Amino acid sequence: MKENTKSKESRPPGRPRSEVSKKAILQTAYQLLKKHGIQSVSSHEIAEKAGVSTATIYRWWPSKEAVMLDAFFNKVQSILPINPVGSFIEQLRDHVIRSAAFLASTDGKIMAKIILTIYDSPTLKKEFLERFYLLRRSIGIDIANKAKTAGELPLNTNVEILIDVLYGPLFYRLFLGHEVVNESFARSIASIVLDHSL
Amino acid sequence: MKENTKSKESRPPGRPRSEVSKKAILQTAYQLLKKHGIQSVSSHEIAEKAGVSTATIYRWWPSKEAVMLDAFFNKVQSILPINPVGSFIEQLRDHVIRSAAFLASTDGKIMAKIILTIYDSPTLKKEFLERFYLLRRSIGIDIANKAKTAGELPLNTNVEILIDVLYGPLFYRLFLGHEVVNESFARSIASIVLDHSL
DNA sequence: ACATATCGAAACTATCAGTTTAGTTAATAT
DNA sequence: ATATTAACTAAACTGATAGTTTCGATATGT
Repeated sequence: MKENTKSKESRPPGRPRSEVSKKAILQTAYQLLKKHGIQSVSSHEIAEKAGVSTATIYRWWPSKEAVMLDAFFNKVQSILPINPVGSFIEQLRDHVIRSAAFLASTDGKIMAKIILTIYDSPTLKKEFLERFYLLRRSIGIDIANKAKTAGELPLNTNVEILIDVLYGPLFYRLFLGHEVVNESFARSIASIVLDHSL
Repeated sequence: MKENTKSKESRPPGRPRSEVSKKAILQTAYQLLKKHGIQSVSSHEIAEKAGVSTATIYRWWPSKEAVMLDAFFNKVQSILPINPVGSFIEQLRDHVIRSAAFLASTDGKIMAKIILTIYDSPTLKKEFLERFYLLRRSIGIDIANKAKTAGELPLNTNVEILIDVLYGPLFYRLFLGHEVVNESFARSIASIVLDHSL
């Protein structure tokens, strides 16, 4: 079972997968995703613009949506870290505000489309949560826990719920589109939740 | 089959629209929507099960998505009124809790699918907001304004934002699916926002 | 040289949104 | 009655596209 340790030297027989094609597919998919929606991008268009065959795409991904998800991960893997300035509460507030800027950006809108597209697919949803969302979420969870330990938040604070209340309204506006997601809104949320300013 | 004894007011010339077909289309669309997602329901399947021609569907609706939207409106038009018991704040809290139950229900999940499907269509999104969402939202806005006037909320409260903070986290969980939307969660949100219980 | 697995090109299948056509039916107006 | 108007059905049709298959070529390890 665990014999299959892959070293740099041992390589399975046969022609190896083309890294050039892989990168071309993911980058092309992302560019098209940025230009149109997911639905209006066809697999043949990706293949043509990436200079590969559709057979190659489906050799490595089970569906168009899976390609899109991977293309998104490939592009936006390491953004929105905590800025460790000020108290933990202030770091959390700052992170909420910068999250709003991300959601309002092109990448944020693409993320929204991804989330909506994979809504009905348990497999892709799980992959999105595990490979992207929960990693990001843990940044907020961590800093909230530190605030708790430091006495900046009550010890009985439910951190999971706190995070949902802080970030949820941002996503809410993003999906429903009834109002804009901007810094002012993010500041108001943080004030209501963290400063009890109702 | 003439069964309809409508008023003999002036009616435009020509064969009138079949109310029977209209209802059959909307009801069939809703049932299929409940069973599968929007994407996996075909217009031909709706036509067949409703006993009409696809031409009739497209005679009255511009797209499959528009049919789905109408089918949803047709089903869930008058739910979730305010229960006028207790203070205005308590009525608001109660409404948030009952909204969570709605979102967790089958109709709530269908609504989520509708929202995701129309995300990229400004026309359908506008229709959804105006014919459904903003009407519901105004229920919360109204009661929050009453609470404000009654001195249960500070006079400088931004009601729009308050509503987003109260209801946003519910939709957030619904769309992301990282946690369940239940009564306990709704109560926690209301406590944090309305009782400053952090 | 041989085995293996990838590659691109292109044809192919299947599905489906939406349209068109042609004939039929239900209403009003004269 | 008859003409007019518009909705109706059935069914064929168009165009797009997701995903598959076939085939010959190519890149590796043994």
